[in-house]
Amino acid sequence: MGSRSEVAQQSEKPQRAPTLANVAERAGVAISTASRALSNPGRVNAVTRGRIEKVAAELGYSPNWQARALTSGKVGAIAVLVSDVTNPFYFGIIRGTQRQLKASGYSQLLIDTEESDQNEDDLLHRLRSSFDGVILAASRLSDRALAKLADELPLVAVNRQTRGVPSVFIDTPSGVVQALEHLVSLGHRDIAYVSGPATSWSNESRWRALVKAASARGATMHRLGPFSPRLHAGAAAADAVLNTGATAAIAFNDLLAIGMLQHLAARGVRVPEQLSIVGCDDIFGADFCNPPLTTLTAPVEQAGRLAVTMLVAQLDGGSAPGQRQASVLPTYLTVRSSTGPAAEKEI
Amino acid sequence: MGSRSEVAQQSEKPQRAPTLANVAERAGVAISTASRALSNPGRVNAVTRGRIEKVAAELGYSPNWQARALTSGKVGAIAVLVSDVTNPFYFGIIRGTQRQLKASGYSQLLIDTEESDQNEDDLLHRLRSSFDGVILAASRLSDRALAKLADELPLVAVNRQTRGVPSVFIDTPSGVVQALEHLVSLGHRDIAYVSGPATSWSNESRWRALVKAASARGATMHRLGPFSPRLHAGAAAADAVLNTGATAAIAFNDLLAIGMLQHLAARGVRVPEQLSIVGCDDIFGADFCNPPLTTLTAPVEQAGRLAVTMLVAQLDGGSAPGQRQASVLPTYLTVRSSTGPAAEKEI
DNA sequence: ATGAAAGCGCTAACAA
DNA sequence: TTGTTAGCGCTTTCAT
Repeated sequence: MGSRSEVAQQSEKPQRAPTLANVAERAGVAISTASRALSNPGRVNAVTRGRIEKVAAELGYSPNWQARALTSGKVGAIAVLVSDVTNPFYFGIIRGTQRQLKASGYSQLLIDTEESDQNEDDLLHRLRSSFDGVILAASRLSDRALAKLADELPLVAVNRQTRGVPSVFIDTPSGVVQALEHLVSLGHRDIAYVSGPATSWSNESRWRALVKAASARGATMHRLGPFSPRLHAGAAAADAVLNTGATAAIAFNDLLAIGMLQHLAARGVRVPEQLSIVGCDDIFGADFCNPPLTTLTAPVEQAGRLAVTMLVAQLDGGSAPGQRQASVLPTYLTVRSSTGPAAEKEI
Repeated sequence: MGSRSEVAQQSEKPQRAPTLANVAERAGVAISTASRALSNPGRVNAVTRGRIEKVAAELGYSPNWQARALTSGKVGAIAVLVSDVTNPFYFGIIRGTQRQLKASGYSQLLIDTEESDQNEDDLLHRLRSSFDGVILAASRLSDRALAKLADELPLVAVNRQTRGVPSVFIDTPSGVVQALEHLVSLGHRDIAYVSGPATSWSNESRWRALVKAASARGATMHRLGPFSPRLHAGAAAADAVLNTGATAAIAFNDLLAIGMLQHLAARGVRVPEQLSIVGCDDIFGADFCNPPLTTLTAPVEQAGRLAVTMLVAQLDGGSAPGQRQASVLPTYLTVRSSTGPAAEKEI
């Protein structure tokens, strides 16, 4: 055998991943043939194809997505934008999209906009080439900006209804009305609504639905907030509710509701005896908090899956303008133990 | 004015995103100069650069990541593999990595391996060209496969210690010993360990640590399971514990522990009076379940951030073999209300 | 059915 | 400091 250096030089193979060229060479065909065999079977002789596939497997070849994207224009990834990865509400969305995306052969690019519409727009433009389409979960964009965006790229908005923007909407406005009816039937007449972020589109639509429904049912609504939609904001919210003299409260989301529960327990206020609480979303934990929360069960995972389905259809269908659609997912009230008969009014 | 068709044809601009060539042309420089000005400032005349930047801004230019990746070899994305997006434990990891990744200028590719090592390996190879590095959260891979993988691509494993594989390890084995001591000091002598998945590396190391520590402290450990690390498995686990006659149980994770709490409440077993429960991870919800759970607080988000930091260093530093390192993050016991003095033994 | 060749948008030598 | 010129790995006409 030769000296060590000789051997080393001889066996110095390129450590890089095998390319289509490698496969083609080894199979004794042109690159284009290999390409066709692998990504357009049927357009190539069965025998040749078999050989190419065999070689590809041997070499452990797998196509370079970047290169493919450059020519085909499709990258095989979809961006999922959430305004705060920290919020358990998005867990459901992330799960739902993840699962369906995987089933559809796409990758998920998870992006956190940190509650800023500026960020949202920036990131989207900066990463534009990294995804084929976008799912906007609870966008902070203005209607105008959103509509414009939907015109520029394949997009589906979750929990947001804007003209001309394909969307999946979880019908919480109807849901809060159900909650209201539940409370009214328990004798509550003074009910507080604990608002979420001022920029939240859902927040507004829920409030509007509540006000309208309340007057028809002889109940009075008190609007409180806005509050940050987090656990820790529950303390302030609870105090605010107590201050209004309302006997029940409907919170923007479960996070706030659970936070309220914690604070009320600390203050010695009994739920539901002294105050009834209704949450919204039915997030993880709503069933095992203390007391278990009466809340609106939102089909978040389903919404995520549906959004992906719609987006993929849009991508495959070439985004025919007529295909724009809006799906509405129903919500239902899950009654647990945080609501009960109205407390006697103090005189 | 001309006819409509004339106008339409004239204004028929390419609807595609502006490219570097467009910028260069409009700024009156060569493409390479534009490239340098934008991604390698300092190597170009300040005035020229200013002009180029201005034009780029006007055109709303943003580089095509795919094309860039093709030449530079870096795609600007890091894959985060979790074995089950559904598990709240990973929320922390996802959050931590997401935040740090964003800070480091990378995108997060979220991948769910669905508890299958086969999937894990496949996906990694198939998507190899779509990321620069990988963070493996609770890999199901064998030590051998993992070590091999770490040799092929930049990688950091979370909660997994394997020779030669850079990792971030959350020291729950020491943690469960703390939990054990806490229980022993409360008078417990018969303690059950509720196992997680048989394939879980952490599960084994915790059990080993417990057995060793128990004998030194005059306590007896009962091993139960394996159980699926989910809420609903808590019912079976709780019954199993009750069956051993143990006065306390340490669960593989909070999900199991909380599931046990629910089932015990349903069965009328009081916690902690009749049975003490300790969880592991301190996931979202551990503080507001009923009763609030005594658990090992694991710095998951920090682990995620740290993993990213290590991976990015590895990528930037050219993956010098000597740079391999393993970080250990401490865990501490958070005592809440699910543990208390040992119940009197029935005779 | 297969091959040759022209890019996709960008970076990185190499020249000038 | 700036321009010219090769590619990166792949898909896709256009020939053959």
